Amino acid sequence: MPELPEVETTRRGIAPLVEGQEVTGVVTRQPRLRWLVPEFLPAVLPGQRLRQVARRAKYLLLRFDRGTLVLHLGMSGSLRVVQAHTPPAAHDHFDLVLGNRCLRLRDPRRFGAVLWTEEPPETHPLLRHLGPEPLSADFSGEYLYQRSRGRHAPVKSFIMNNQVVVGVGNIYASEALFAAGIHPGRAAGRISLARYRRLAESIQTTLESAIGQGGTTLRDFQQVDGNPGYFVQSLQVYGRAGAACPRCGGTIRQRVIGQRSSYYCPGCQR
DNA sequence: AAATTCTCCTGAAGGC
DNA sequence: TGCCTTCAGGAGAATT
Repeated sequence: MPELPEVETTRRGIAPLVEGQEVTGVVTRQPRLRWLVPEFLPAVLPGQRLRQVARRAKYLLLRFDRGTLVLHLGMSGSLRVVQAHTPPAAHDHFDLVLGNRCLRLRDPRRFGAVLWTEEPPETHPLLRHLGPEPLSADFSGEYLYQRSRGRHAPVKSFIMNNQVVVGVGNIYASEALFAAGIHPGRAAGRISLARYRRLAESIQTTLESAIGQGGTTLRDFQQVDGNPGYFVQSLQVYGRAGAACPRCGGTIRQRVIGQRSSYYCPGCQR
């Protein structure tokens, strides 16, 4: 399931293959994704050159001469670059054809999105209220500490809130909290500055490490080259309920926090 | 304002 | 073997 490392892995995979190319066609086979894929794309995109593939949170921003195509992979989406005219497989919902190449979106569960904006994308309603990028200088322990004062929500829900910080999904929230030694159910407003400094550091190193390994493949994520992500081998607690904690040897627990499965070691997370 | 619940969808896993 | 049920999950929208 694509979280920030998977989206960044995808961005790095497709960018060199599609940047600078001119759109020659657009094909929508299934317009019913998270929102309807705009029907006017075949009228506006052909003839425009793809200038840059950027990322904000888990959104991919394909910048063209006269606007931006905003893509989201939902939780089962993947992008591949294939040769033009390659026959589509099941769940291949959308193609952006660039000469003899084709950027193809596959998304079995259809929680993804394809949108078009001619405004600066950071002003788009979907992006306007997003918190800082976790790998940017705007994100720090001080920031988390300040934003969390007075909050009673579990810290895991707090760091998964996109208005607080973007790109920390369910897997990496569990992993970062384990690395920082913080119990996922602890109230966000009752964690010290020192511990938030450690957590911010853990979030960054966890995400960077996952990006370096091509993301995490649990079910259907594939890198652009078709390979799985290898960070799954580095997971310390996620999906390991009942197994031994790699740090203290205690038993890893699973508990639902904020409607999400959470994994933690009750021995070393307080 | 903050927190919770509902919703979209399909594949995987478990039960019988 | 196969059918049926349950569940996961990103994140906006609706609700409390």
